[in-house]
This record gives sequence, structure tokens and C-alpha cells, in this order.
Amino acid sequence: MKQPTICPKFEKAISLLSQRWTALVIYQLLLGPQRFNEILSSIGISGKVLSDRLKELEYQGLVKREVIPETPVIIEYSLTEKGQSIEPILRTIENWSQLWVKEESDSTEN
Amino acid sequence: MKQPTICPKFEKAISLLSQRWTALVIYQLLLGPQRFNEILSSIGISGKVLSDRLKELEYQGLVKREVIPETPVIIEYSLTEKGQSIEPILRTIENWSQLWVKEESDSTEN
DNA sequence: ATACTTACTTACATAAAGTAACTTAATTAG
DNA sequence: CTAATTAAGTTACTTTATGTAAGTAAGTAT
Repeated sequence: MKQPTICPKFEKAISLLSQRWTALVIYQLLLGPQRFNEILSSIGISGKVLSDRLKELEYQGLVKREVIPETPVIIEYSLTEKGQSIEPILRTIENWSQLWVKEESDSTEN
Repeated sequence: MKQPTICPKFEKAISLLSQRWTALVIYQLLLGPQRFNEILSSIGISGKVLSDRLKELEYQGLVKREVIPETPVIIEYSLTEKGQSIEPILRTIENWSQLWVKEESDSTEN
């Protein structure tokens, strides 16, 4: 019964990053500020969930939502400093994936 | 319409790691080989999902399930080399969490 | 006036996760 | 010997998360 107990900060980080789509949304925003529909069509997420994720990420301070008063108005999402700070994590995953992930063969062989 | 298209290996890695509990199970196994109930009680996962995750991780080649024929039999889960190779990812997250995650205050203040 | 675009929201359907009880085999307690 | 306990799961059922598709409001284009 002497579990070392997992660090709550680490757990919080994990639960954020292991929500479906969160990492990909951030990854996409690393390419630069983007609008709702751009993110939507760049990854396979649904509008409903993207909307949820962006709100959550904004709430967590990783993403900034900016209303640009051109006509018509443009709504732009971008990473905050905290959001940018996720980059090394994603690069490490990217790296790992190149070394260890086999590409799915989508031929009919089974 | 010229989405650069996300690398399928990276996407596969993300979809593996962003499954709930997967990262924590691996993190726990970094401490050494463990039995089902040890993992179960070290993180807040349910038996059903742990069972699913271990099967998936075994299938993906990250975890090895070993039946040790003592009496009574012991079933031990451990990381393969591929499983171990996830460590840098988790360390990067750990690091990030120390720098950027605020501990939840669980006092009654709101 | 009609149709289209952007940035969403809503209602409903399906999939994933949580809960708790149950199983099987073996072990120990009384 | 019988009852209770442990390990490693599984099963049935509930709740939560995600997906799908249609709808909305404001503005633009034709």
C-alpha cells in the first residue's frame, strides 16, 4: 500500500494532453494562428468537439481567441506562450513516431 | 485546400498516447514490472479499462505479459524496448507540467 | 431576394469509460 | 472440511464523450 502517488501536476498535464484531439489542435496551431474552419478541415475533428476543445484550451490558457474587426469579422485562434511551450512535447512524440511507428499498410493484405 | 496533411506515423502515435490511461499505465510500468492489481491500485483506472489497455499495449508491442509459473501463478506486465522508448515523451511532459501546471487548489475557495 | 460563408450550437446516435457484481482457480483461516 | 480471501480478469448495466447532421445568425455575393 505504499504507492508513491503520481504527481498531481503531471496527472493534470496528462489528462489535458490525453483528451482526444487536444494534441492535434495544438500541433496544428504551431503552424501559426488559424481560423475555426481551417483547424476543422486540417484534422478530422468535428465542429462540436473543436468548439469544446478550443474553449477548454482557452480556459487553460494555452490558446487565445481573437476577434479581428475586419469586415466581415475574423476570429483567429493562436497559441499563447503556454501553448507554445507544448511544442517540445509534440516534437518528442513526432520523433518517437518516426523511429517506432509502423505505417499502417492499407492494402488488402491481412 | 493545400493542407500539408499530418504525418500518419505521428497521428498514430498521438492516437495511441491520447487514449485515456495509456500514458499513465506506461508511466507506472517505468517503475518496473508489475502485476495487474498493482497497476490497478496505483492509478485510478478501472479493471475493465486496464484490461483493455494492457491488451492493446501488448498488441502494439509496448508491453509484455508474462506468466510466471510459481504457485500460485503470477502474471507480470513489463515494458518492451518499444515501451521503454516512450520514456522521453513522458519525461518531457513531466518537465512541462512542473513549469506550467498550477496545482489545483482543493480548498473551498472558488 | 436567394444562395453562400463563417463560426458556431443543438438534437440525436454511437462509442468509450465507469461501476459493481461475478467467475475461476488457488490459499489461507478457523 | 468449510468459509473467506486473493489474483486476474469478465460481464452487464449506467454515464460520459464523441460523432453526425441539421440549424442559426450575421454578413457577402449575385
